[in-house]
Amino acid sequence: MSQGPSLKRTHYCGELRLADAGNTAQLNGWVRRRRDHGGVIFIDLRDRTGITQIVFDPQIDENAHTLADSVRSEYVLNVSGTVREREPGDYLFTANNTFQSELSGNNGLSAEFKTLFTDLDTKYTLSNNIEINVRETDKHWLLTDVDNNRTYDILVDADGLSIYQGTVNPELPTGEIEVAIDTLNILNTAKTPPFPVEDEIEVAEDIRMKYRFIDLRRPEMQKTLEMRHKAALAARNYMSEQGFLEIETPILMNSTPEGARDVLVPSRYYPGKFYALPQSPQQFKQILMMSGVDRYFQIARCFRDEDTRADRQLEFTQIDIEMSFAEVNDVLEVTEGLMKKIFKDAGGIPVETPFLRLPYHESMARFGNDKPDTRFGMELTDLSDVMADCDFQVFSRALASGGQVKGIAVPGGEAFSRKDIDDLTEFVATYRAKGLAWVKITSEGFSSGIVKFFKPEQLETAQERMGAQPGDIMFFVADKPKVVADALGNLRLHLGHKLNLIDESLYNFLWIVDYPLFEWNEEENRFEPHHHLFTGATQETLHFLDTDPSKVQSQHYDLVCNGSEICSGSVRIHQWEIQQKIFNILNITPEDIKNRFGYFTDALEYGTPPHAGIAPGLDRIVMLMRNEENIREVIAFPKSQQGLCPLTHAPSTVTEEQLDELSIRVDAAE
RNA sequence: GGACUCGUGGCGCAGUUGGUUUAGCGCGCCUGCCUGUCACGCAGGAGGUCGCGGGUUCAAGUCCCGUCGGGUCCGCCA
Repeated sequence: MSQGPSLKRTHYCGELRLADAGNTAQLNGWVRRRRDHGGVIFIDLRDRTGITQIVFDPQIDENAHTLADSVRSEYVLNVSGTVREREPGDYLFTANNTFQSELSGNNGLSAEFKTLFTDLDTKYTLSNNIEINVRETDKHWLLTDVDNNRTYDILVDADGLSIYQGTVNPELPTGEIEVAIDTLNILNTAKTPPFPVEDEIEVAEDIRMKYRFIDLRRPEMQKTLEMRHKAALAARNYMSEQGFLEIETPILMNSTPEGARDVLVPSRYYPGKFYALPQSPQQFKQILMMSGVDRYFQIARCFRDEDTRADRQLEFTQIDIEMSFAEVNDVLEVTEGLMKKIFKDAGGIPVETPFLRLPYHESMARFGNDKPDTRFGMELTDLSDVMADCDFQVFSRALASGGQVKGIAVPGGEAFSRKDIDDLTEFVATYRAKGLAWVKITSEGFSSGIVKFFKPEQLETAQERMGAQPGDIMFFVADKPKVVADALGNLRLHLGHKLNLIDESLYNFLWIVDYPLFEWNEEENRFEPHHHLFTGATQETLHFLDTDPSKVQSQHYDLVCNGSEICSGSVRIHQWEIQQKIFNILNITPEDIKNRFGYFTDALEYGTPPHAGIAPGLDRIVMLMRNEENIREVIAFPKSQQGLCPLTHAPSTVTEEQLDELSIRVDAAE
């Protein structure tokens, strides 16, 4: 057996403190940076927990110092030595010891004393954020200028107070100590990394992804990984405490044509047949309820083969939950507790429960979508009634053909230039709005090219309803309700960000409830489920299934936080007769049912308990807690927008033999 | 399926309406010096067929077409 160095460390790099001074320590880590002063070499040694400054001095160990000369960034080191307090640095000046009382008192430093620093050199001008620590009573103080990241050692001697430049680094939790190294083992060398391993780097994402193993060494990324772990752990503990069992469901399952595209896996035994990866464990979790499990959860990977977005990946993770003998309130209560637990344990973020509940229609009316960001105002205001008889044809025509006129008032928008407004018009055009009407409210009154088309009362009423003030601008969109909602809802968000109206420290949770069960598909002239096929209706609106399906209200609920949908769920249908009615309305034939959901509908007839569930999205929860705009930041190894893995280059071609075994012939276009 | 946008040494960028430059700058890297730095400092140095292919032109990093890759969005995502 080879006699290599012992890799057993005594501490992690983020752990040592002043109290450890005098002890020996052994550390493992990566070289973050080397500062060679000829005689003495400093290295910042980094691991998952933080950074420790290690010192190589020929007077401590000549061999170690010589060896340290060859060390470069990201080399892997094993070192041991003595932990020591960082000593005072260069002498700066001596002050009268009448100032000594200021150092021990609680009243801070006098202007007179502070001036001594500035007089010496303006670079030593102290900020107002000063901390004083007693190192030795009546003898030695450490003065930290927090804002300027500078420290000073103050010692009492015969002449008075001698002020020395401090060598403590106030930016590091380990900054009061360093480890004087007597033994250095270079465990591995490293090529110069393509980008430095530190936070706040400006590197293109594809470079980071290609070298993800280096990217993940960065403290911010380590923090995200840890937070994600803690969130999953908190979820497991909480769900278990609440009596839920974690049960795995198959990854290889049946394809269901409803919903998103499936990710397919060919079967070798059955040529021409495919497994599908789960879009969610929906059917299995309901079957578990039928199986008497009563309460189930799973941290489940889900796959949806649809185009990605900043907050969507091909594969993502849900905390999948289902419970028997449960109604809406039971699920919401459990979920509120879960959110409270995750945000507290993983993010240190206090969350107040219960959450506000907002009916779907109200959310659409006020915010233009069903995932409102309620951290700021600028809500949508309906002006259809006011504008019905105006002379502005864009409005009157839209209204005459069953459309709407709605508006938002933008604080301070009077300052918008022609160009600003053109840009915003272009912005709403993305959402099919044909134009963006505007009226500025100046101190002289309304100002816009279209003012002449309105009776003064009409604009006054608009202003009053929107709560617009002089100095604001009112934007209007007239179109079909969906276009108006999309355009103004997104304009509201866009301006909210652009004008810094959003308090980033807030976490505004709210439930969206009272969804319609069906949505009418104009193009295909048929109903579609708003949520999914197995969503139950409310008792009060159940009878509309027979008369007017558009009026049926579902028992579906979404949890929204800061404009992001983080959970979605519903009370399920547990009675075959009602499920059958839903299938009828959706024009799914008995053969279809038998082929696609036969096993499921069979099970429904063997004593299915009432049940309900929900699925919080883990990725988005971590995004919220980490304040990340991009889902790739919270996934260790994400895929690119085109679905490629930048590290492994999946998906890849396979051999002819593999294809033959699967009876697959590839017909690659072009 | 579509729109927009980016691609220039290892990284981040500049490079005007095509021509005065031998394609610049900062960081990093390499060598030497330096015993208190922590974005160490000082001196010197290396490193680029401008994503790829084709075209226009006397002349292309710059214009045109195509293509590949990254990103944002629309459609899509029950």
